[in-house]
Amino acid sequence: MSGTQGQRWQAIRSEVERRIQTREWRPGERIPDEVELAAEFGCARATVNRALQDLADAGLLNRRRKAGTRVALHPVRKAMVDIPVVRLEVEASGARYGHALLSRKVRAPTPELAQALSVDPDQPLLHLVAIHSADNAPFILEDRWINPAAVAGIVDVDFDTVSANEWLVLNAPFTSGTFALTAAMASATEAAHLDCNAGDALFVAERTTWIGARPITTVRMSYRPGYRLETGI
Amino acid sequence: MSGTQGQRWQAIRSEVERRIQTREWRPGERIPDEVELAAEFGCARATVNRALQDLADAGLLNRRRKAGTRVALHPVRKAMVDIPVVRLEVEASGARYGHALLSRKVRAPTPELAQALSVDPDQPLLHLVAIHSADNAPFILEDRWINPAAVAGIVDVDFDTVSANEWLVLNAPFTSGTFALTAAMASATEAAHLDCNAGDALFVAERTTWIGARPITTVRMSYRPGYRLETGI
DNA sequence: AAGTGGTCTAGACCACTCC
DNA sequence: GAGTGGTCTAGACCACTTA
Repeated sequence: MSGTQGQRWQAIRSEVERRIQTREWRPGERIPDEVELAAEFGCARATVNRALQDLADAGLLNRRRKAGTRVALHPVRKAMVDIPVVRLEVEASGARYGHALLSRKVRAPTPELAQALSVDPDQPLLHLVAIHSADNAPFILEDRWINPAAVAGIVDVDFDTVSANEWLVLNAPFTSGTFALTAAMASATEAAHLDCNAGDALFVAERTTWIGARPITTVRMSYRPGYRLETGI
Repeated sequence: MSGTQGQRWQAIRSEVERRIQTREWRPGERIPDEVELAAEFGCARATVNRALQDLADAGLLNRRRKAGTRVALHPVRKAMVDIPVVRLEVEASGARYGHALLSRKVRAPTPELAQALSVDPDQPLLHLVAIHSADNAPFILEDRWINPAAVAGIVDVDFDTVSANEWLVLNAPFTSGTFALTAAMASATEAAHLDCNAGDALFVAERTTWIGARPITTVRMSYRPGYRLETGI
């Protein structure tokens, strides 16, 4: 067996992956079923199952009961993007983290926002604007709306001490959410806070989280120009 | 038990997740070990193990032998970003896919590129520029360098018929790669091909793939203005 | 040294789906 | 109906880490 590493199921995974890479098993082709592979590798079926499930999760195999397991025709590679607390992301890069609350208001949401969050347009939300910095240089401008009805005690929190980002992670666990990445030209406001020019291309991450059917918060994080979100495949 | 769905281990996962969400088990707190939970839920330890491993993968639990399992202090949420073949991404949105090869040259790489790919600066690479379209509107401008030494038969492929994107996925499986997302202002060239203005903010994905220690290809995909990469959390 | 998670086994039953 | 993957069990041993 080739890439023999750690545990048995990983060795099997490596071997199957090798056969796919070398085109011994070609895209679209059906591979032996779990019982056969278990016999070949001299292990229990559950061990083979674990290896194949892992490859299916990675998008390299398609599995269906009765139909068997086939090499994916179009291996949809999946990149895992970690979404850590901003403070930890900055500190992991070796920089000193800082953050400042720029604005804090209780106000009614815009109609679009009310609809996106499925909240009553007349119900005021907490609107925060804050800047995160790395080694005193602007890093992220955070524009956040919070539904106070879904987060007990939120109106009494001192966001000068703790960032909303971090407080919410600890105190308002969510059950589901959406996440979007895009690019946008810096507005005059963003340019001022991020110390760049209006019109510069900013990397933007938008997130909305829910607990059950109740919206918690929606946030737009605008990164300083030049930011790159890197990951392995 | 609350979120009883499908299989037993998923029900256990839901129940544990609920206890975390309701702060019955607080961040940093140690939870009962697998044997205890198996007894409580009346199942085998392996079933509990599967549920807890899933939650650990999701970033909600931290597990260490002997130290036990604890609720994560900073739940690092992970977003899965699918990287499908462009054609499938377009077709999945209901649009008609098109693509055109704009340029194809064999040339020496720039010094930076040669270094990034760890190839000999004097060794010529295949340089392709292509446009992907959705319903005849420009969608992605692809700028790609391919190492012909790593991909047999590449110089004979007719990329007018098949996009390099798709051909490589089928014919040059990779073992590792890097993936980066960023934002950039459209150059004059990009603006011309993407039918936008120079300076517009473009969402850019860069990918470099390797087979073992040999570089295969590096590509920069510039999306039309306004593109959003969406995913669940 | 001992506790806890990680993995493996042999066997079983079930669920889905193709024929 | 029958083949194949999905899950579960009871038990075992191992590997890592803390005490």
